[in-house]
Amino acid sequence: MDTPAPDRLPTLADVAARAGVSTATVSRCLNDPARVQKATRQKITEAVTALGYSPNFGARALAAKRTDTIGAIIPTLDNSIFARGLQAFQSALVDHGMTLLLASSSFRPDLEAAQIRTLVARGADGLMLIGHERDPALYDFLERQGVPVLVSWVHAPEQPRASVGFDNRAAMTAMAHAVIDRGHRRLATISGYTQANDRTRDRVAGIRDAMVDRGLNPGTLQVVETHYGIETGARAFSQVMGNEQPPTAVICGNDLLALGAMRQARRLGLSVPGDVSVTGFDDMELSSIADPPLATVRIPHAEMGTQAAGMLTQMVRGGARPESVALPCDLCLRASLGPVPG
Amino acid sequence: MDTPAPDRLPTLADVAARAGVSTATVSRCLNDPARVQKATRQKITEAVTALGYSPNFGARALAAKRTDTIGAIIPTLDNSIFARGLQAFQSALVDHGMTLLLASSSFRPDLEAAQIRTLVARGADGLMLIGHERDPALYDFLERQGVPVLVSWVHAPEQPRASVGFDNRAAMTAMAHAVIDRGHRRLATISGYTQANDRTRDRVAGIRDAMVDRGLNPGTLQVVETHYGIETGARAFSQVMGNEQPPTAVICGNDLLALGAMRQARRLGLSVPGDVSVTGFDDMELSSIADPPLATVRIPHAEMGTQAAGMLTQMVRGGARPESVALPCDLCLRASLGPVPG
DNA sequence: CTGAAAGCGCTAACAC
DNA sequence: GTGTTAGCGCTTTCAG
Repeated sequence: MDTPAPDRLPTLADVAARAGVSTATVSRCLNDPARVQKATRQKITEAVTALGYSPNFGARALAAKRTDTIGAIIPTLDNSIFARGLQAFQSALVDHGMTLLLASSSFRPDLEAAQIRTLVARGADGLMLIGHERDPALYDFLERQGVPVLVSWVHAPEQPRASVGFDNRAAMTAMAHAVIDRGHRRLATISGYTQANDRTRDRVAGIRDAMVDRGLNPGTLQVVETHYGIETGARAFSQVMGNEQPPTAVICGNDLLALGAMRQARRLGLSVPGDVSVTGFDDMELSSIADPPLATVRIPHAEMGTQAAGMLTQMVRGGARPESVALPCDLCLRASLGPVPG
Repeated sequence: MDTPAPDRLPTLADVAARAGVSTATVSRCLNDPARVQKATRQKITEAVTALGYSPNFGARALAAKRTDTIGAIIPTLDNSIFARGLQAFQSALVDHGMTLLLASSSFRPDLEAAQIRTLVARGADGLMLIGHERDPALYDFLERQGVPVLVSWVHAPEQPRASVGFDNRAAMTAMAHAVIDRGHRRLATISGYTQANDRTRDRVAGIRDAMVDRGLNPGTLQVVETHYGIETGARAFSQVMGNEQPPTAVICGNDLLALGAMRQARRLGLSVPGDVSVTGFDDMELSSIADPPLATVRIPHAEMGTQAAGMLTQMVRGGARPESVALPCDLCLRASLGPVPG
């Protein structure tokens, strides 16, 4: 019945031969079943199953000039900061028939640049990147290669590229308002590094905005920059609390930093929020069960990932140039933020 | 100076023409620079830069019959359980010149099967999967396609496929020994679903092993299965504590479940470990700063990811069939595990 | 609705 | 060390 299996994978031609049609018809049937007659379709389906046919990716990509693959480069997967949005991004991509190529940059612009080139060389039809700030040569490269880019984690409609994200600055301003309105005047922030990072910079700027709004001198804001992490947050907390005029509230640029700060407060014998208030940014799953529960800003991870997948799919398929999308953040005011002591 | 840019991306032929060499030489130079003379190499490099050449992925894949891409399918990125190992896996892949294609299964075998086929259709040279248990037809498919598989998160040398992971059963036995040796006799476990999941099943079996070792009746182990999560862990905890003979120690199959259990204990007014001990499995970054710090089993995420990347690269490049690798787990005995009350 | 055939851009023999 | 060239397997006009 079967032709004795040759020592190679079945090709379109094998399927065509077995189904008694041309390769063109098989190709159509596989890519858009509606374009072939039902009877033909059945014969082809039978042949595909019988032969265990699976299309050759390289050949398809070469002929079709697309891979149905989207690349994403995120700073790290080591904590849940970017992983959650990525989960939504990936599953939405699957829903759109796309596959995810993933790379990480470890927050290093040079590595990110290399990854961008790698993903393009690996056939990514489009790219999802975090934040706008990078060497313009990279954007030129992507434009020449015809690879559309969507930026996430920021909302910056003034930028020439589409983005889907939230207003880091405004979100942090809202949190800082909440802090100041509880009587705090001496403020510190533990921020992620602000170099080559528009998100962290915007968050610090957002605190200063709030201080100005409330008649405080933004020059008095104590700023410590460090890597995102629990340990680093703990060390930074010790540092700011060791100052001559220690803050009564420490506004952290991220939940990990804030959780580290709270742990360190406990070690130093300081009560949160009795002696010092601490706030975060992100609303990680565990922040609400911290002790005390962490006041933070909820980032719309899932929504951001889902929308990014949809927009990017549209961009690579339809050549669309969608408008930037702004997503709302929620203020989660929990017990780690209290009134100023005394 | 330049030929007026045609309305298409430069190809190998363009580079060859500009450099005054053949396409074969350019190809060699790009893939193995040592195989062309230095002078030739320089001319080619210059042409590549001037033209802004970037290789066409489909053509390369078609001709070379490989993509230098590895696929991975993990249950979810929504929490850090699998994300941390993936980070190590991805960066080690990059070090080996490979790129990561990522999919997720949401713990659903049917979705995982679909993803396996998708990743193969998208050109994955090899696949990293979590756990051994899946439809044998999938393994047949992969074998026919010549796509090697490496299984992670388990150590099961009796299986026909290579794996890199740890002995879930033995690791859990070690933890259960520690629990029993603190006087606990009434034990409960909150486990992930054990259907189609060799890891969760092994962990429960490990507890029973320990009970037998210490002369307890393994039939008395109270078992609740649920999804991994804080909320689900909390609910499961309420459930086991509502039994006639509530346990004095709740051994959780995962840190998220354990953190949820501890939160629920607080809500129920139970002291941990005063009234009931709780243990986890994973050692998430936040488990050590929980209150009380969570006793747990440390999984070698990074080592597992790094080794998996190396082994898979070897498998797809050299056709090697490496030995399974067993990695050690560490017992982290922290304050959430205390002596039996009374 | 289906078939014939021309490439897509690169790699890897093989020859020099 | 370098050039020539024959495919790789699929998609896509263009005819019929």
